[in-house]
Amino acid sequence: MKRGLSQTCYVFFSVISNPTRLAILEGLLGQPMNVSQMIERLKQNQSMISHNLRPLLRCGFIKVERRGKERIYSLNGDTVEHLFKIVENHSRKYCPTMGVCPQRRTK
Amino acid sequence: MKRGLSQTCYVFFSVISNPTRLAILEGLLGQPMNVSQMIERLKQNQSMISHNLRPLLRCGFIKVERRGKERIYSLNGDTVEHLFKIVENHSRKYCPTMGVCPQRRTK
DNA sequence: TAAATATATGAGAAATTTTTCATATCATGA
DNA sequence: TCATGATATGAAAAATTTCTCATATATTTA
Repeated sequence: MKRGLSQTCYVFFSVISNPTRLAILEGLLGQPMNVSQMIERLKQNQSMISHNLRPLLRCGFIKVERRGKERIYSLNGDTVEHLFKIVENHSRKYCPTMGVCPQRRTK
Repeated sequence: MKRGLSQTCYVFFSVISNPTRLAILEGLLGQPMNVSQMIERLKQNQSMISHNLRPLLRCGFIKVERRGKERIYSLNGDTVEHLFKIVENHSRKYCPTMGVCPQRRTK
């Protein structure tokens, strides 16, 4: 089931609809980091982090730069900031209980 | 693994990272619709549509109004418009091949 | 060049999500 | 109130995604 804009959005959103990847992005919002720092910060094993960096990279959410044996990851542009802002607004306005929203929502 | 903002974002994004739900939202961008119209438009069975409407409703992406036996669904606010705009910008700028992005992305 | 450190990768197991199928509910009109 | 049309729901099967474990690669330093 592939359809124009929806299709692009699907690739885009499926990359960021994952707790580990979101936590990585949230971390990078503060400052660039290497993998070891992410491991420490997220308390996840190295493989986990590494596997999750890949889709973020592939879809241009982040970029990477080599420094010695380390790799420094950082956010690519301000897509992530914008996104997070939208989520905040939306959840404040329409879903204040943050994911534990009421069943129905009628006008 | 639950963490603050990431957690909210996770609920939010997992609701919209699905082709059927995105197509529903894309459709509603044009005009409100009842379920039968969605079935026709998306060429999906009724159960499929109905199951997918629920999370959209629960997280406030859409709202519903009853009219006789029908239910008219429409977008709630302009979260969806904003989101789609961000995706368009991002993919144009960082991922022009739309999901078939190059493996790596180094500065 | 061998060892050590940092990170990536592949494959299978585990977990989650989606889809289908059968059935339930609810409003309307005969 | 019965039949019909519109939509919702629950449970199990099917598909997809995530996670883990073992191993590979690349860079630096001794």
